[in-house]
Amino acid sequence: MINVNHERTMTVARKRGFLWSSFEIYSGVAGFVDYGPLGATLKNKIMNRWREFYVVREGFYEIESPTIMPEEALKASGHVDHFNDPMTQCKECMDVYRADHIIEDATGRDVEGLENQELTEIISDEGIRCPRCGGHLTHVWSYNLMFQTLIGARGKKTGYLRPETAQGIFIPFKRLLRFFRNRLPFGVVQLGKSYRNEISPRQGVIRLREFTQAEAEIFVDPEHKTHPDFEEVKEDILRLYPAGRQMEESGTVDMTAAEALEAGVISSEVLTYHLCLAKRFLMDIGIPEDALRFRQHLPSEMAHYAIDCWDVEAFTDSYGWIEIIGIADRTDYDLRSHSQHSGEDLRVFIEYDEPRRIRKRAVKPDMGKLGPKFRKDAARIASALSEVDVEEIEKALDEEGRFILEGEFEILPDDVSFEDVEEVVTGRKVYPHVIEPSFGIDRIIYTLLLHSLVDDGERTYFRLPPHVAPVEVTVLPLVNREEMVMTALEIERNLRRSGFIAEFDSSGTIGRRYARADEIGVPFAVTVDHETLEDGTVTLRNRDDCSQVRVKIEELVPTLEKLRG
RNA sequence: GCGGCGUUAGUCCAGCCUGGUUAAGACACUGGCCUGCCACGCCAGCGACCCGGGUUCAAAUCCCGGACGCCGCACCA
Repeated sequence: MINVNHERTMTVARKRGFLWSSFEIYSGVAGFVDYGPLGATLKNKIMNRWREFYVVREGFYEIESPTIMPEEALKASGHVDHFNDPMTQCKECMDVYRADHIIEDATGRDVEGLENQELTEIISDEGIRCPRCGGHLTHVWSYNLMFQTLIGARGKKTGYLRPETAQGIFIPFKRLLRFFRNRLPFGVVQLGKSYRNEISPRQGVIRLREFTQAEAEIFVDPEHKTHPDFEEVKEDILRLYPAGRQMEESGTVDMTAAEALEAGVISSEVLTYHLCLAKRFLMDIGIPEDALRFRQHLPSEMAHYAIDCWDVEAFTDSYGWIEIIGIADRTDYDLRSHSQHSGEDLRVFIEYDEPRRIRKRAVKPDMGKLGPKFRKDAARIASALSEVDVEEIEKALDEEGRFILEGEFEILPDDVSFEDVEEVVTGRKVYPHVIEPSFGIDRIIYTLLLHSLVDDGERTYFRLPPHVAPVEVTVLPLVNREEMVMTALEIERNLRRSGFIAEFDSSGTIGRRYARADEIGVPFAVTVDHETLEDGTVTLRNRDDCSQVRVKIEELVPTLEKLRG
């Protein structure tokens, strides 16, 4: 369908300084890449463009947290459990299995939390064999997708390189909430490196062990999953591949954002809005619309925390459709979990439009009685009583003459009294839900390069939009004559002073120099020719159609600024 | 992780089977020349045998191990 060429793209990218595999002189390590001079520039421009969309346009704020995280934090997020699986492999057919699953299937035993050694022993004691071919199984090893390290000089504390940037936002949630003056919705973003120790990363820049993410965590009221600017995007066309259509293999469907929301294909307005925004971003940096589709996660593949999740997928010739962005409704999973593990209340107080009066019956402990009776436990008992259902206490005292708290403390009718109180409730405390657009920057750059490469037999060049092209303008003397060279050098210098990434090139024929600049996607070429020396005009050449216009040297900067956008 | 195939200048590659020359070529790049507007004018130059071990008088070449790459299987909450 779409004409792209992975081999050609990567060859040019490597040759011209965009991207290559790391540590080459030490024979390389799979899953790591270097961004060369042009690649790093391109990446920075794309990340800055992303900030334009999410920080400037949406009003989110960017934070920066450590890439090394303590074990507790990742236990709370579920990563320690989910990224650390006991594995075993059949020695005959080479199938790999989760050791705990295979034991549970064979014996019905719950082996959660057992050590690898113990699991290995169970496999041999119970004579468990490969479910497919009956072959012997290897010893159990841990398959840990997170890079582990030790924190501190004595190395007592286990740490991990973060597997996603998102957790760095959830953890300081209370401070962030305060920064946003306790009001929902608000969004926080983080751009940076994350790490996953993939077993066999074989797809180059598609599956890296160290990769760059740009993530936004948008905290919303679970009862108001809307977006104030939805009107603006409601006519955007989305190429959707919902779970239902995947299961019946019926292909994608194009719908407007409003239609998709109306039909319930996408679960909420705010999620729909962010699908649109992601698409707008990708098109802004130069990825063609027809290279993209939105694929909904199947219920079976949805992460444990999400209720709806859409991947933005890009078409590639050698890897098929690849995920470049995940946009998920993570619900309140993360904040709830961090609350439980840390003991911090990470809920948000949401005021009602009108205060509500609630009549209810309350238990009132008589501390004059409870104090002498329970001594140092008294205070705790008093507060524990208020947690218990009032009716339950009243009923027990009525019918049995006593109430046993926590199976231990005997409360008698005289110890407490009951009263009807009217409470004014001005709001409720809730865990916000989290909408998370998560961008894989490396894959986006790969997709952009792949789809930008034009190789028409005549010329080879990256058709990058002017505002993301790493080199923005090249300045060339038509011939190597002193006056032309001097003029060209001066123009290059002035362009740099005016904020353009400009290059000067006098080596080889003019055609070769155009080709050289085209290949790395330089959108504009300024040529100093004979006429320049007479009337102070230069030619300004457009990369995509090779057309040229004459421009006065003084007008170069404003002209290029307009063209760059 | 398993199996198959592979790895030679910046890039694409010849040579390996059958061990022995100064490791060939093209493109790119650099310098010089050339009054030339779209890579294809001339001259010169730079630049490589993935790493480690073994066999041998001698290893790019044969053997073993490793790394990396491609393909298949597995894995990828």
